Amino acid sequence: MEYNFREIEKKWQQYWKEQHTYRVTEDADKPKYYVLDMFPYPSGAGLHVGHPLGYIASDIYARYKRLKGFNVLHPMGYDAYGLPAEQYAIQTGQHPAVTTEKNIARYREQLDKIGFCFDWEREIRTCDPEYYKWTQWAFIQMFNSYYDTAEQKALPINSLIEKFETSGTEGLHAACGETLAFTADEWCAMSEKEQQKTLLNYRIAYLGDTMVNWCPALGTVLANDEVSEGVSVRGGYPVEQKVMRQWCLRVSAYAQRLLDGLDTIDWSDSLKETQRNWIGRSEGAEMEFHVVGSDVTFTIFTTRADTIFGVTFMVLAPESDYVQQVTTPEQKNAVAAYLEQIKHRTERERIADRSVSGVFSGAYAINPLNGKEIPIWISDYVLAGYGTGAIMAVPAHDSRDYAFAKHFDLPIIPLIEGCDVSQESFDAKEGIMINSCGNGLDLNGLTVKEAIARTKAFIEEKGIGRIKVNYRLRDAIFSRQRYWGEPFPVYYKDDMPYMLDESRLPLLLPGVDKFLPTEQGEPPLGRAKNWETDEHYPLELCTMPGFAGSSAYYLRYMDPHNDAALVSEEADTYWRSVDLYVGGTEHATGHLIYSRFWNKFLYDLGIVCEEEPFKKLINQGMIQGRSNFVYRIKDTNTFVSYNLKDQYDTTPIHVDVNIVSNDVLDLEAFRHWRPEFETAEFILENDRYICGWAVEKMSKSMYNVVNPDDIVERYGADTLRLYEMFLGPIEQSKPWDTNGIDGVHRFLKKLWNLFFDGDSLALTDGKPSKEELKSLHKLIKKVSGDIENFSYNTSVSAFMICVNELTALKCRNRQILEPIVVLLAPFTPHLSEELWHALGSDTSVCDAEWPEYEEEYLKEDNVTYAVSFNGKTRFNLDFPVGTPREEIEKAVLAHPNSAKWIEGRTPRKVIVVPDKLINIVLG
RNA sequence: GCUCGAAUGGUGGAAUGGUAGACACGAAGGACUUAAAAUCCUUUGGCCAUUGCGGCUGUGCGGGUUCGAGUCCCGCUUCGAGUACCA
Repeated sequence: MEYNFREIEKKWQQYWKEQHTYRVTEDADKPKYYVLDMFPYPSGAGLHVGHPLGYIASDIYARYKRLKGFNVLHPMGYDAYGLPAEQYAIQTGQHPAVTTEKNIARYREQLDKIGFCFDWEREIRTCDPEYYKWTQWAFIQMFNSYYDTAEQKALPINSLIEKFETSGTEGLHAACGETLAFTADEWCAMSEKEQQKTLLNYRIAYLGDTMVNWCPALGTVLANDEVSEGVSVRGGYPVEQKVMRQWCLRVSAYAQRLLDGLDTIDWSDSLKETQRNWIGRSEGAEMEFHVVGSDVTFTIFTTRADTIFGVTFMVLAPESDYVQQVTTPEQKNAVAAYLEQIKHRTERERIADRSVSGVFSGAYAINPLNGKEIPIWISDYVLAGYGTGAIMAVPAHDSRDYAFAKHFDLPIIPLIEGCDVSQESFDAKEGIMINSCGNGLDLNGLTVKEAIARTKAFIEEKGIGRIKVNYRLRDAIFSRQRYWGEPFPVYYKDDMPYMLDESRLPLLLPGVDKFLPTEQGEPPLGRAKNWETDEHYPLELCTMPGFAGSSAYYLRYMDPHNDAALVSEEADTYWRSVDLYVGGTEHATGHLIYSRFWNKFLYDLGIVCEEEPFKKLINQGMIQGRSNFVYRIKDTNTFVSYNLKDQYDTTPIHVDVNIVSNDVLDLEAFRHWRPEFETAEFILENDRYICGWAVEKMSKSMYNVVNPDDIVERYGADTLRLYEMFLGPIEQSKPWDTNGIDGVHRFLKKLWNLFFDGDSLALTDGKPSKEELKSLHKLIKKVSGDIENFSYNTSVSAFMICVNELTALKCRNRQILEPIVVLLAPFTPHLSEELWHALGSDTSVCDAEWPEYEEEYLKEDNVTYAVSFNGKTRFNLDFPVGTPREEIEKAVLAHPNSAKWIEGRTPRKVIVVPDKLINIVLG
């Protein structure tokens, strides 16, 4: 009987479905394990072979844990809100819900073919009202909370209101937008509107006027992680900076906890590092500078307090509020002209053009330490969003200040002994201070480190500044001027936002006639009819961003059908958090920050019992495309084979990888591929046309997309699963190359042949031989260890070795082959299920028990030692197990082979590595 | 620029400081076959010797530690990822 994978896979997929094999329920008698994949956005293009890589890896682990006796939660769902469906809707008028539904069906069909052990009864979709009800609910909780910086946690906004009523802002510890000061009486005297406005300054979900990334082409704002190098990550459209009133989440309040939490979780160092950089903690000081001849004082942030005596000018960000306050009448026109010039630049232009620009404000500030008057400039190299939007410039020790000083011919004062600042600044934080004495502070002779500490202490003592920790992490902008997203549970009264009552959730996404902004430039929801509360208060027109629905989805899988809570306490305390999370690195600074923030917030509220949502995280590498090329001789329809192409003037042309095998082009298929190649002529080498190749992104335009369905059709899901794992370490990015798949498929056929002879099972029930037992137990040991380390590629090799050994031994023994079926079950579930039932079981192989290896079968009679001289191996020598060290030494030195290498020299030392090698050190 | 990671045959990749190149692909040769496919066997880092056993060399480059380094340390080179006027 042939290994008929098509029939086998169909049969068992059906069986699993009927038997609900993968249904999972809370079971207090079993230890739990939660394996999660980052859920996909169902794009119209469907899955390519790169997508399932992570799913296969997690599926193997989930199945392995189940065989080890764990109650495994392994769910799947869809991140269903997103731009592509909306843009498609704009073009075609088709409702995004319809396209999304269609794409999900296609994804499901593709996923089902690969044989995953997902519990589909727990499926969630972010666009499902039953699901987004809880996204809206979480938003309401954030609106109704503030962050207490003393207790380091979120607390109800009502307790803040009580505080304001009794003592105003006196002794307040709350994360806020701007530092406000008012008394209890002043608070009580405020109108409702004023009070609400004030509270927005403290709420965790707040409406604020902030500098946003505005993408005109998409007609929406974008979060920082959705912008890269000045263009939108989706679509690559230019982005500009603009102040807008937007919903924001006070993620920045959690910066320190997000940083500290990294030390408690098992993620890769590089990913943790990426998050640390994104959070960007920097310790420094804030200092006050008075403006000459006015009562304006402004604050700057610096990490180099020690360089205070080298300050020769100040710089303000063009968007800074201070600009209007300090600009003198004489400079007013020049400043206005500069601001105008800056305003029209997009982010991308700013990044591309790093030339020095700026304008003098006309005003001067006083250096608090030496009393010197220094000019205040305005330049876009200072960012409004970081620190205070104002800096003290120390051209001698900061390259940006240096470039500015050189350009505008400002003085440069070196502060470190022996540094040369004639050509460039000296940025390193090392050396001995000079030129740094005045107003009671003397830094001369100190190291930079000492000087920083001394200055910080001094300014704090004198009240001219304070120690301050700054974070690069910004609050998340949470509004999107789009249709296809969660509606905010928000209405407006007297221009102030209020939350809908929780009993009114979910607030359903309304229908609209078109998915475009209104003529007045309002978001698409402005087109919705009766988009208002029963009391006729208008509802919010923006929708939530993509990351809203994906921030807490792992919690919902624990209890997906709960109508009364996001997750019940029972389900949460049973499943706790995700034990293993598998997904791509592209979410390092987006989803994985937001999720951690969201979870910490819910933790503060007592909704969840774990502060970190994802204990262990594996980043699967990206599968890149491997493109093939043919080389057309210019102005002809003749194609020349790869190794001969240099003799001609050729143009490389992408060719569909599906008509190329091992880089050899199928000429007939090529002629039929596209009409213009019908008459193609070829210049061959060794009667073959060899294609060139390159690693590129997998995409339609490069003709390098490989569809998993095609692989499943041709080789079967089990071969696909095994091959994807065999390709290399799971965390490594690598090009998809179908070339090696035959080897894996051959292995499965060989395995099959161990069980069957002709049409019938051909197993023996006798006692296995020593060699057979050794082969099996070697395999159990290797595979168990490899799965725990996620070294699936070497596991696959171990299976191949074992099957080769058993084939050579003509092994037909049931006691040997049965455990192998179980060992393979995580990798090749269909084949294992088939064999498991063929062996006579009537339950699923998923309920089998993972075999344990026994050391006694791995023991040998003899140990082979490699004998080396001065570290260089020369020959092998066998000794019975347990031969004493002295005897080994003696025997080696006396061995005839040794004489040749010793050549009369005296052995100085003999090193014996147990069971491995003997090294003889010669004088 | 900064941070992190990587570099091993024709290719993908193995190697707790201990015989580098497991396993697989590809390639070459052979068996079976009218032929092809499938299957099986042999060889396969390089150089030299192959009527000898074998020898030399070899993990991006240069040093170091060690009896012994692909692996650890120092200094480079190249490539990749992230981030970027972050004061």
